[in-house]
Amino acid sequence: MRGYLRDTVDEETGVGTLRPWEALVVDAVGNLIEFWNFKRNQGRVWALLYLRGRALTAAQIQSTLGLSKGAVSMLVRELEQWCVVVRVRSPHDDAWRFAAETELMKMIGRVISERERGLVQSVREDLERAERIAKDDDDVPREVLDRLRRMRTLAVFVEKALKVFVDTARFDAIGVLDVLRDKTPRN
Amino acid sequence: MRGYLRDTVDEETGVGTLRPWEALVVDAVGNLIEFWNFKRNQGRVWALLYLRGRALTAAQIQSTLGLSKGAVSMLVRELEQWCVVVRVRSPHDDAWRFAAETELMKMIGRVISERERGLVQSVREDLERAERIAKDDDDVPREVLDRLRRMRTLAVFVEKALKVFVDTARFDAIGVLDVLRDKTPRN
DNA sequence: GTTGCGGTTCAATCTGTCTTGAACTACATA
DNA sequence: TATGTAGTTCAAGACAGATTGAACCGCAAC
Repeated sequence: MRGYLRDTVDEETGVGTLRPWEALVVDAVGNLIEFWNFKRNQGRVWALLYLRGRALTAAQIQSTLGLSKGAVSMLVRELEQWCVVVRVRSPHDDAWRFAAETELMKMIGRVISERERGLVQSVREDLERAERIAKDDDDVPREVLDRLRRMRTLAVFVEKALKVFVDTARFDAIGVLDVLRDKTPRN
Repeated sequence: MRGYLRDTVDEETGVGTLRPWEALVVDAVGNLIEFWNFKRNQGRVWALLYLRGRALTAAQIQSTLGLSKGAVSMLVRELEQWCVVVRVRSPHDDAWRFAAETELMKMIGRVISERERGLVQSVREDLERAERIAKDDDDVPREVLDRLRRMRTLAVFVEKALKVFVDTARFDAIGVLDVLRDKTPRN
């Protein structure tokens, strides 16, 4: 909720500024991403970079979003690890610049495949282990085993669904998703 | 992480107990649900009730999972609000008992439709608003408007996808999901 | 070497959330 | 009315995680 009201002059290489509509986007993404268990400010940084469409320096990000030096350093590093932001440095530039990954679907696909799937998978494994132990236990009623099986089935189901999604996103198989790619501003 | 090591005698109406394999399930669900932005203990309570397959009293839940009186009261109330647990009281019983909703898909469908969709929807709305404002602004470059449009398209897309999922879950349209319903322990 | 700048690190701090436990309500029963 | 049990509430405390800010490193220019 920091840089919400900022909307001052934008002199290149100077103090960053955020227009109201930009703030709207940046915070919308921040909220969404926060629910998805990332840091709100990670979402805000990515959204800013994506909106601007060019690489910004850490200092620009810092002043535009009203973050601290340390915070920006951490946030961009984390975003880099998710391959959601890349760090670039042109020859005669004396500062790193950060740019947003623009292929939305691939980006989401990657995150899901690396994070969500791991989680679902480990839950599925725990359920399977529990099921095995319970089966060896004589006094576990049939219906309980049934419920265990149902939970496991669900986990497997979700795991498969995520895989389908990830693959779809990766190959951009469906034409519909095309609108989401850069370089194809049809309409 | 409380009742992890407990595994003592289970004398009806007495102090609750949790077998190792039960703890495994309860915690797996707890972890999953925590990532889904619910409280870990909400997941644990639901999992316990689902596993046991019968209605338990607050006191039983409390001692089995090692929670406080107040916590159980809050947790079950919240779970009730999500229609994930129901509160029942038989004629001559002097305590409420809590039972888990057993239709996994419908349960998840309901949660998604009430929570996730609302979130995605409000993000979509913010993006639309930003887009409108930006369009009225002369010096917003074409590509920026394009990126805004792409984000909005994605939000719309996700919103639709969730709707499909929710409807599918609600009507149990696909036969595959049948395995997940109660009363149909095929295989 | 030293000054300046970009960037990182990390202990301390802050923040927001969950949990606790004691006080309280409601409603039995004696 | 007094006593007991089930359940709720909520202020206080505990906790986890995010954020800060100052010290620090590396490097280039002087």
